[in-house]
Amino acid sequence: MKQTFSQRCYSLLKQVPRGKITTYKAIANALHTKAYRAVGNAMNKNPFSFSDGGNVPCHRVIKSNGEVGGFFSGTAAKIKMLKAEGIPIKNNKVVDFEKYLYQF
DNA sequence: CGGTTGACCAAGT
DNA sequence: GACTTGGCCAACC
Repeated sequence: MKQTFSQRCYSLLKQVPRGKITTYKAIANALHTKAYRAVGNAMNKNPFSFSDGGNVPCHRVIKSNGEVGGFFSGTAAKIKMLKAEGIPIKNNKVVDFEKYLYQF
């Protein structure tokens, strides 16, 4: 079945285990494209969520500069969840996010 | 099919 | 270090 670019993003996201994170850029790179924005755009209109049966951890996606980025329920909620997964965050930025990055 | 949008990125000011 | 500009690409109207 052919999927849209967005669907592919979700599939990759599902591969990210708990306690790990990824960046918009990393996803785009994994898809061999430079559509960083399209990835974020896909999440923004995401038909799924981590609460859905798809278990898409949208909250584990952050920006390339280590900043948390946005979230449909607010950045604060996103940070809260990441912390709950064991990822330290400081001033809206992930501490040593590189070592929490999931390599596809 | 052209124009707008966006949970972005990198470089310049 | 904070703000602006240009660029990039898919989805939506």
